[in-house]
Amino acid sequence: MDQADFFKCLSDPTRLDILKIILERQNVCVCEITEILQLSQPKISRHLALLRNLSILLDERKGQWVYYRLNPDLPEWVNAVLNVLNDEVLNKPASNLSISMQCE
Amino acid sequence: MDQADFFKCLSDPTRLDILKIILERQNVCVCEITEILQLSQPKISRHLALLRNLSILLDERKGQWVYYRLNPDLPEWVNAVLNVLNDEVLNKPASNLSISMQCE
DNA sequence: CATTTATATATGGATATGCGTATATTCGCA
DNA sequence: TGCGAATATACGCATATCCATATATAAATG
Repeated sequence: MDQADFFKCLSDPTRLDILKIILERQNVCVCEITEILQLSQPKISRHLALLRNLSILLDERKGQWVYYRLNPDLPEWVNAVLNVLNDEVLNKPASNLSISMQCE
Repeated sequence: MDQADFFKCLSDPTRLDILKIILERQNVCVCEITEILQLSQPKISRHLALLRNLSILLDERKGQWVYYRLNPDLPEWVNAVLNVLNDEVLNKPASNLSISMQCE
C-alpha cells in the first residue's frame, strides 16, 4: 500500500469518523454509519468505496445490508497508524461516536 | 492540531520524503533537502511552508541558511504517527534518503 | 552598495477532490 | 413480477491542490 495514498484516505473528516466507528464496533452496516454521522447516504457510500478500493475496508453483503469491517491483512505500519486513531477514540468517551444505534 | 489537516500533510510523497529526512537527521537545511530529493527549490520550499504552518516543523535561520526540525511539542498522537514513518525509514536502509550530503 | 547565494512567495493553469442531486442496482417480499 | 428499502454510481459544479515559472527577500561578501 502506498503511504501517500493511505494518508490521503485519512485526510478527510468524514473518512476519519467512519474509520473510528469501524475501529470501535468492528463490523458495521452502511445505514448505521449514515445514522450515527447524520450524513447523506451517497456521501457515506462514496467514502466507503474509497476505503474499500484501497483495501483498508472489506465489505460483505448480508441480505439487504452491506457490512464493512477492517481488512485483517493490512501492513504493520498501517495497523500502527490505525491504532493511533483507535486510541484517540478510546480517550474521548463523550463523542457522538458512542451513540448506540442498530439497523433493522 | 486537526487530525484531517495533519494527515493531509502526510498525503503527498514529497512531504513524506521531507519528513523522513528530518526524522532521520533531526536538523536539516533547505539546500540539503533539495539536493537529496533532487527537486526544485520552490517546490521544496512550498512543502516546507505547509509543514511549518501546521507547526509540524520549526525553522531557524543561521546566516544564509534556514534549518528545519521537528517541533518538539507535538501532541502524543502526532508523535505516534511520525514514529511509524521513522520505523519505515529505519527498516528500509538502501533508499536514496541515506545518501550523505552537506551544505556549504 | 552591487552581486551572489539561499530561501520564500506570487501567479496562472492543469488536475484532483468533495458534494448534492439524480439514477441505477440489489435484495426481500407480497 | 412488481415494489420498497438499502446501497452504489454517474454527472456537473465549486473548490482545492500541485506544479513550473517568475519574482521577491535576506544575508554574506567584495
